[in-house]
Order: sequence, then structure tokens, then C-alpha cells
Amino acid sequence: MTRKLLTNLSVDCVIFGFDMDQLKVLLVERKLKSDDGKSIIFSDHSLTGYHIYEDEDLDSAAIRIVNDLTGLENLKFEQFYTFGSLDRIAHPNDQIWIEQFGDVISSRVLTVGYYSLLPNTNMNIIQKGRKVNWFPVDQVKELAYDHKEILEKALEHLRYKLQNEPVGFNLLPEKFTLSQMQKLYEAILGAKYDKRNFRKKVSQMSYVVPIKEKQQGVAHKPAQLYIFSPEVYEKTRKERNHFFI
Amino acid sequence: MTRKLLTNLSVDCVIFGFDMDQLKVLLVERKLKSDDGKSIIFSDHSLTGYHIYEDEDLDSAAIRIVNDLTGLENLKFEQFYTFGSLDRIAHPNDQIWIEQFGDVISSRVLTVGYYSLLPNTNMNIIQKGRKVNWFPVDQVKELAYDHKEILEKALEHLRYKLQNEPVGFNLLPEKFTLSQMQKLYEAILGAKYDKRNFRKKVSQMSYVVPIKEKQQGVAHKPAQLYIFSPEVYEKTRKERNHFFI
DNA sequence: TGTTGAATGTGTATATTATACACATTCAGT
DNA sequence: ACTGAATGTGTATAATATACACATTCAACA
Repeated sequence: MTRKLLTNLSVDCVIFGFDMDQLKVLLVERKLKSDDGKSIIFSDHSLTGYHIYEDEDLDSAAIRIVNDLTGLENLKFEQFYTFGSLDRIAHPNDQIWIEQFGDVISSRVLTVGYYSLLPNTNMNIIQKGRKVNWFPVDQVKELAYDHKEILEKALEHLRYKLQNEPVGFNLLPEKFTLSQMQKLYEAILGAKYDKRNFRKKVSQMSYVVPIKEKQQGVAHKPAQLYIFSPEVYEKTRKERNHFFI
Repeated sequence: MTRKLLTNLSVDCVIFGFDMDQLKVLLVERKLKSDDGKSIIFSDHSLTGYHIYEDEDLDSAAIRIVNDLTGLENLKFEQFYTFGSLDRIAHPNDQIWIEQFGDVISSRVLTVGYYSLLPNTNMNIIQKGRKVNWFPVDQVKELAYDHKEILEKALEHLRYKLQNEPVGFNLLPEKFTLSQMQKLYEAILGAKYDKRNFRKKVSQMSYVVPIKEKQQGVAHKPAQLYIFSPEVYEKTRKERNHFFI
């Protein structure tokens, strides 16, 4: 039995990772060679995305698609926006690419955007055919289709969330130092924070808890390690009373 | 020429209105009569929604669909979430309703959720065939399809936004009093605020500006009227520095 | 025209939170 | 034992949040 792939529906996933210095995004190479395989017609990158099956949940599709392209498992995805402009697939390269696979070009492909936050950029990526690599988010220039726009929207969403919810911990290893946490916020929000004030603020977050363990093997005073406690967070978040700004 | 309607894609719009007391939502009656027209097979309500055309933008679809059902014009919509569970249309009533129109039931209809905020609940609604009415949000029990879930998500989104951005002014008349503004926040967030402290907070919002006009025809001290200035807001919002909580 | 009912509009004291800012400590490596 | 590199800490001041009570102004009515 063959599952029916929906030609007018797809899912695109923005996979973020933090390497303790920069925010990165996982991109898939899109390289089209001439028939004789000797010259390259074009080469660029896209997000991890593909069409969904008729009998497939959106959330499951995100998991499947990323797994197909990267081998990554157990990622958590969150939907952030859906893109449905009529001109999403306008560039000649995009059309050539699609035709190459014999797909009919739907007059418009609606794509649901998901993002995922990974705690590092060293995980083993199983490249099944196409090259997949990490790129610093702020150096990404052009992408296939409207993926640049999707990436921007995901970033915007991430920044917004970061200022209102403790999503940042998903981008840090389970045990992290306060300097790492500070770097994360600085990198994503593009700001600079005072170390003492940052730590004072964090010390008020009861859900960031120090553990009986310190950094090891560093050529300086080893830092205290912390973990994020989702349980404590759920208990404390009860009511925020401020409106906006 | 006939435009092709996409059977597996739809847009559902959650239209909120505030009547100075309660948050309300605009719902469309869904009444199915027996063939002889004498008995009612079932009757319930749904959000304003319908399938989109092949050659139609998502945003335009929202505008068209709401206009078709209500005659309302010039609404501003914002997308908040997309629903694509495989069991969205599970209830027998939903299936009967769809079959009635001779539509094929797609195995899954993906629907993009939009919401709109109206400054009052008195606008002239042109009912084209189906009855459309305002209902207090917190008294809505069951809805067609998964529309109850969609409404909840829209509400959640609205509350979130309300605490972080000045979207509430869209639910108030152009000229409003501070008491009205306070009531709005209390109604939507389900909280109670101290009048003096609320006003102190608002007085720090440079974009809420008093005008040379007072309430008229009220049997008590007439209140100062205010307007929201988007221009001033854009200038002031520069940087918010808090993370979360 | 004066009395009533109803909502408006205002200030202060106290507690909490935000900001600005500099130096001793601890480790690995040599 | 010395160096380089990052950690970890406190205080004074400013800004913001909270708790709380009463005189004012209008329309309506007697």
C-alpha cells in the first residue's frame, strides 16, 4: 500500500542549536546537477521540510520529515506559523527543483512552520543522500523558496518566547553554567547584560537550581553547574501580573 | 470560470468583541432540518470559517469568508495557529452536515486559525442565510467540529498578547475611558485591579493619550476620554529588557 | 432647587525590583 | 611559583509595584 502524499501541504522545520557562542540553524543542501552529472546547475540550502501524507498528523509529519533528512530522534517541535502566499514558489530554481522530481507544482503549497531547540550542535547527523549542516543564523543570506522568511519568523517567535518563557534551557545542556546561560540570552536577543545583575535575576528564578557539581577540566576557576527544573517552574509561574512593557 | 475550492484546506476566524462588560465571540448557527423541513435534525454553532480557493491567499480568504457570512468589512485578522489533527471532523453531526452539501469529506481538513478584534458588538451584521450572533466567550460550551478547541487556543493567544502588547485597544472604541480599559483587562484576563494603581500604570504609557473631550450624558461625573496612539507606541517600545516573569 | 445615586479622580508610605559598578578567587598550564 | 582566564560576589541609588480612602461631578428625580 502506498500512502498518498499531499501535493499542496507541507511542513518546514527550523532546527535551532546553540554552540555556546552562536545560534545556529540546520540546513539541507539543495544541489542540482546537469544530466551528465558534470556541472552544477545551482546549489543552495533549504530548511528541513517536505510534503505530508494524507493520513498523517502535522506534528507527526514534522518528526518524520526531520528524521528522514537527519536521522535525529526525540526532538520536540512547536508550531509557530503557517505560510500560504500564492507566490511562495516563485524562483525559477524552485520550479526546476520541483519538476526534477516529477512532482506537479501545486498552484500554492501551504506549509506549516515548526521549530525545535537542540541542546548542542554536535549530535550525530545521519545524512541520507543530501548534505545537512549547521549554519550561524545571522549569516544565513538566501534560502530556497520562502525559507528565509520562515526562518525570520521562527527567530522572531523564539525571541518573543525567550523573553516570556523559559524556553532557552532547551538550547543548553542539561547541566549548564550561568555564564553559558547569559551567553545564550545575549546571542539570541542581541543584547549585553551585566554579569552581577544577570546572576541576581537568575537567583530569583527558583527553577534554576544549583547542583552539587562543578565544571571540570577548565583552565580557570570552575563554574557552578545548574539545572532547569520544569516542575518548580510550573509551580511558580501561577500569575504574572504585568500587562505589557 | 469557476474557482476551484480546496477540499482539504480551510480558514476559521474567531471574531472577538467587547461590550464593555464581557468578551464575546461571533458564532454562526448550523441548523439541519429534515427533508420535509418540519423537524430539526440538529442545531449548534460554529466559528466563521470555510474552505479556501485554490488561487486565494490565506489572509484574503479570512476576509472573504467573514464577509460572506456576516457582511463585515475592513476587519484586521491575525493568524494564530493551524489545526490539522486527523480526527478534526469526527462527530456524526459534522459528517452529516458536510455530506448535505455534497462535499467529499477529505480524510483531514487542515484549517488555519485567524482572529479579529472588534471595538464593539453593535455593528450591523448582514446575515446571508445563516444566523450569526454574539455569544459571551465564557458561556460557550460545545461547538461544531473542533471549533471549541480553536476558540480556546485563540483565547489563550489573545491573553498572551494582551499581557505583552497593546492589542486591547482594538477591542475598545476609538475614544475610551480608563474605567473601560480596566474592565477590558479584567474581563479578558479574569483578574481584578486596583483603580489607582491601574491608572498609575496607564499614565506611564505615553501612547495612551487624553483628549480634550469628556464622556457625555452619563448620570455621574463624566470621565476623561483617551485614545491609543500607535505612532507613539512604535517609538517607545524600542527595548523591553526583562526576560520572562 | 436640593437631595440622591453612581462613577470619576486623586496621593502617600512601604516594599520590591532594577541598575551601575570593581576586585579577590580558583583552576590548568607552563 | 607564576600567568592567563573566567568565576563569583555586594552596595548604594533609582525606579517600579502595592496597599489603601475620600472628595468631586454629573443626571435624575422629588
